Amino acid sequence: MAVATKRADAQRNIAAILTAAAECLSRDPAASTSEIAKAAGVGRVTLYGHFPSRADLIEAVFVQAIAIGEETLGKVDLTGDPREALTRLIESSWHLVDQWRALLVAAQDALPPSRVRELHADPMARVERLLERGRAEGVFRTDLPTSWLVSVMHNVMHGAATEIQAGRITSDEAAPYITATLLSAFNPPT
Amino acid sequence: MAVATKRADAQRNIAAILTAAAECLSRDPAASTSEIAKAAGVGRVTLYGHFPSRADLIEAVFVQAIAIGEETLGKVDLTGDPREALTRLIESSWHLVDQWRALLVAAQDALPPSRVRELHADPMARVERLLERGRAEGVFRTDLPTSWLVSVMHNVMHGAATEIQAGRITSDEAAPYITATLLSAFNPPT
DNA sequence: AGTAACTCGTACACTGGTGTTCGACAAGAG
DNA sequence: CTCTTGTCGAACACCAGTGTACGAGTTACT
Repeated sequence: MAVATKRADAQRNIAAILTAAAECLSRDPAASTSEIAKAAGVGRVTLYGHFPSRADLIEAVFVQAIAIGEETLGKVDLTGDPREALTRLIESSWHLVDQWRALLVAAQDALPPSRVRELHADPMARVERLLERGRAEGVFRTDLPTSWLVSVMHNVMHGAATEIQAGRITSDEAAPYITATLLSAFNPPT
Repeated sequence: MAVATKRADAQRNIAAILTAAAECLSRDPAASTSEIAKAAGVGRVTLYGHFPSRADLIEAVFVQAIAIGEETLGKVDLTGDPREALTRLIESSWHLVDQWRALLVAAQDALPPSRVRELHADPMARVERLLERGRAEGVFRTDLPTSWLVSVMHNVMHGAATEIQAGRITSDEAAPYITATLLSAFNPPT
């Protein structure tokens, strides 16, 4: 190894903390370090031994979550009819958004906005590319900026997560609802 | 007066606290009572004299904000073509959402969700009625539940507020963007 | 087996908020 | 004018979280 060959048990603990933090923060964005340490089966001091501060921990979790997401999203076939590609992308994205929603909140009030945006860049770009292609092919509307369309997609998904949490729709209904709404919203105006 | 004839200066102070709280909480949903009291030109103790707890204060501010909103919204003409009526409603709602956005956040983590929902009922109902009428007239889609459409409208507006805050769009652009997006999204599927 | 790396619990200092108490003082109502 | 109502600042108790220090004990590398 070129750098930082931590001891085996240390690596195990770091992993445990990371997954425990992901779980806790997904439940409650304001989860304390004590809570997380306990969930990881680890002393709070140990946690601070690996992550200098709460913010550092959250950042690490966030980075990991994005990486996991990118991996599944990378497998989605974005070729062919842009409308169908978007449907596939929503299918996959949707679960991720639902799952990591609270974590995003945690990141937003522990990290500087610029950093959050930075880490979001990759998944953002993927959506943008698809939308651009659809616009070029005349399938998606061009009377609104692409960045706005991305934001609409983002917000509709988050809204769906809220609706689920409030018990007004079920998890199964979400994806078709989102797809139907967005495909319609992205249609070129008549 | 039937009840509670407070002294004149007390009433003045209550009003000052209420408006100061509205201002502070709109800037920062986590504004402290000290901050609000100072902004109102009043001692912190005086504040607690009128509002037993932070939550009570926030509720009062929230109620007032809703009342003010309802007043302007009540003036909007919702008759005629549902699409045009929706456009008018968005024009008016939009500024309110943008203005009270942070306050809603404050209410959400100081009040029980049920209470928040309860206070939102009136403005919610107005939108619902319009959408229902549009559906009945075949202008808006009926393949998705009305409550979902309401939530989409809600979230697109909030998203627009975020975009403004991030400097990606201007306040002037927001209304037309929202309108264009929602009218398209609410179209019956072809 | 020896050593360095790691972990643990407890305890501590610090911060920043909430809500209360007290006693002196000011202002409005009758 | 008087008396009730309200206001003020400072102080206090309290809570919950963050981050640090210490010392003893344990675990993995070599």
